[in-house]
Amino acid sequence: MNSAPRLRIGEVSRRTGVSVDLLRAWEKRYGVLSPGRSEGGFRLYSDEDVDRVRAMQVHLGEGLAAAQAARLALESEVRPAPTGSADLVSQDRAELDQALASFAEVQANAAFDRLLGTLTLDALLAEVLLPYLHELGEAWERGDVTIAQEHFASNVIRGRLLGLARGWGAGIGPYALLACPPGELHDLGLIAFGLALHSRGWRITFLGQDTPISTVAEHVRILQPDCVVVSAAEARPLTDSLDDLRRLAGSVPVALAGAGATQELAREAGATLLSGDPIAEAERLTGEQKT
Amino acid sequence: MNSAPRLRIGEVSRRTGVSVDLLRAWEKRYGVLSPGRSEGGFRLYSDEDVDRVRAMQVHLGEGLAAAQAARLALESEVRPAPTGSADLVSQDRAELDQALASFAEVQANAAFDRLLGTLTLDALLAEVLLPYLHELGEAWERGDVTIAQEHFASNVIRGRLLGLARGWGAGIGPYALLACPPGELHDLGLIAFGLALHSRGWRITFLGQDTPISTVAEHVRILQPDCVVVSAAEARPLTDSLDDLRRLAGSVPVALAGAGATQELAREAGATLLSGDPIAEAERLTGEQKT
Amino acid sequence: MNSAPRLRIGEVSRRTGVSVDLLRAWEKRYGVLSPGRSEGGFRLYSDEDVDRVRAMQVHLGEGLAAAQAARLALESEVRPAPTGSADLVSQDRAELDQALASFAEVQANAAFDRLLGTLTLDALLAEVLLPYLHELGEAWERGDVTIAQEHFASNVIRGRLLGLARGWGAGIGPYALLACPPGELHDLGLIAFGLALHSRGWRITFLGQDTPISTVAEHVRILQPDCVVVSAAEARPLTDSLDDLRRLAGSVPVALAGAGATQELAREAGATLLSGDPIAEAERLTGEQKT
DNA sequence: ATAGGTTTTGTCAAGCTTTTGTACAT
DNA sequence: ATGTACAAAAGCTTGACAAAACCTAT
Repeated sequence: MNSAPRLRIGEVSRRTGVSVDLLRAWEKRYGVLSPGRSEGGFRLYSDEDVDRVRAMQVHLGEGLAAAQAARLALESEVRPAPTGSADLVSQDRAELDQALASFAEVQANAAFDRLLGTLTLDALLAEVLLPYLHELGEAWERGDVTIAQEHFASNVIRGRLLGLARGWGAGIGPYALLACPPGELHDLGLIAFGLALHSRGWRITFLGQDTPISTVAEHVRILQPDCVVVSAAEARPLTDSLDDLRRLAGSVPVALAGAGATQELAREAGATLLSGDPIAEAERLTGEQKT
Repeated sequence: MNSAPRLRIGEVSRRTGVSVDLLRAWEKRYGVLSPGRSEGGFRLYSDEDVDRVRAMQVHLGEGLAAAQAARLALESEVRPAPTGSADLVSQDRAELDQALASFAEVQANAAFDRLLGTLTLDALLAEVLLPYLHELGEAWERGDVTIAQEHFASNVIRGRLLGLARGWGAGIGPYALLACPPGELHDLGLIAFGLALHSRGWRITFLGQDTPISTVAEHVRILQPDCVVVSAAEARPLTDSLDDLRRLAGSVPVALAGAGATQELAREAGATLLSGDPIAEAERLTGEQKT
Repeated sequence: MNSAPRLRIGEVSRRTGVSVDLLRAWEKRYGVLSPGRSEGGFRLYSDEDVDRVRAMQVHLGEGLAAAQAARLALESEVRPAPTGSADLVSQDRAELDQALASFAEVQANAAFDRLLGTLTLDALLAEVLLPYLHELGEAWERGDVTIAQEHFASNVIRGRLLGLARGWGAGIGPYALLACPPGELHDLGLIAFGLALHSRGWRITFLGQDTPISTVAEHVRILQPDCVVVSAAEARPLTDSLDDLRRLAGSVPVALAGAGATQELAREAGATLLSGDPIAEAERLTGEQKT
């Protein structure tokens, strides 16, 4: 799997943004890099070296000192498969698909079990469940999936996600209140988002589907969340609750999420927009909260 | 059960509103408090001490003199566990109530765990959860409970029930298909019913909330259930689906359940009525199936 | 399970908002933190240290003085934050291991609960408990584990399994009688097998350790089971009961299970052999029964 | 309630070392 | 490319200090 060494130091520097001098210093001090040599003695780096430099940068970004970042970059190389062996995962994923489509609860749960034993929570959400849900929605629109199939799949997944969620109200990090507005029944994405937040230290209170925003406001004063996240798969439920959202945003930071949330809606409501990928947004929110 | 002494006098004063000086005076004069000491000699109070101070305040509020109030506060401690072991279950049940009403997910789950450890599944459903859900509905109608509280409680319970339900599709007993009609969001009772059935050997497929009856019919031919159970908390969703139900009842035995199902509706739809208690009905259905 | 020490004091300060000086003071005065050191003597903190600082902050927020907050932070030893580096299951599994080895019943039960919420019963048995028991046996033979540890772990697990087993005698499926022969004390595997059967619709009666086969025969006459399973971890108890087993096999299908059961023994006793994995065998038996 | 003394705890300072990115001479 | 140098940033230890919180006794 090793790519041949072929990049000269200048190119590595250009690709990573790390100065030439610094690359040499890292090599000497921490042994992060072990480039080959050209006939004339020039360093020749492989793609793995570039990856390792990138890993260093990630860890430095997390606030680690160079020595520690280097050790992590080197160690992580030993077990470089955090995503799991792609093949087995996609096999399990396919089986999950198949089982859910044919009302085979036992097989679906077995596939889920295997995935749990292979993947981290983030990977499970980002690489399996969220894509699956997304595709399920599309298949439903195309009419490739009946409502019964969609409902069955949702309930199996809801059960598993809520199982993982047990205890997400505990912790010492910031505190988020999660709800779907009235008329909105798609709560799975929001649960996934809650899980991603919790694994980053947040405490979660989940109100779920079809929750009037006014009732959220009632409790905000006492519960004192650091953030309220409102999610909807379509714009309609959000626009219907716009006034309430605006009022709520006056007393607590509000974030809008889900396919129904747009930049414009967020602006009108005085809220933040959580676009796209729940995992990335969970990461971002956590970063903001730290400061 | 004694909590370690850890509160300094200032904090006790802050928590009870009794001045620092007065706390020391009560200790000296009546011995209401017997704090430990830090190395340097600071008083360290336990939570029980705080309770005793609060008791003093109550008695003072009743008009008693300090000396008498103190005696009462001390005595009441002698029998601090009036509930004793009298009824651990109802104690846990009360704690579940209380935790769910105050968004305390962790405590709620802990109480649930204790109940699970004490009761059989049938008993848990029949004696704790179903009464709780019933009462929750009434409290909601009376306005004693906000929508947010109701949603929070529902989602915690839904998570636990779906957790218990995991694997209910497996087995060799009769096979039931469970769904709520369009417009119906109360699925908890139906899940409980599914659990009661499964513990009697049934295989369950659960379609959940808001399921068009026509989509159920689509799958009946292939899945071949021995019975389809349709549940609603009010009559409306059932009457709205009456035609579909009648059609469905032509190809498979259908049972109507939930507070919305009446004898008359069942007759019109050509279905059986599952009145009252899910546990009893699960038992009855199972008996019928056996013969 | 400890994450490697890698954060320098400044980063810890940034992450928690506690000043550098104060962190050092807390370490010196209360021993809340015990960072490693870099070669040059810099403190290097682990994620657990950060958690402990956060716990201090929580307790300080509750109004405790620093010394007391520190003691609590040390005692309660917050559950290690989900690291995100390992997959979900092995994280909880490691915690279970660790807790059982150190007589920490509360943590062990918490880990068990989390696993129950995460996995299917089948997966819990097949991927966590049975491997654990197997390894425990080996560690015991190697002398890596004391008898006390082994007993403690067994009893905690037995308690939980029997908790899950509650009500496994009810239902309408086939009926199995489970027992260990005289001299055999390892009943955990058999309980696990019973659970796997029950989740597939079987009714179970469990006679447990050290049951004379003649007693089993008596029960067979009354209870009329579809199958009797006899399990032993070594061959001896089975050979000792060979005659009785043969007689029993005359009146009811008998299956031998556990590490002590061999093909030959089964043949001599006129019984079936259940080799290997309880889950797979439960599945097989169920399949046979269906037909 | 006041007075006079003690403990606790967060912060600061001085003087010295380690770490690390960059620079420069060979 | 190598090796050495350097300076800013970040740490370390010891010791001290002052405000806040407590103590006892009157």
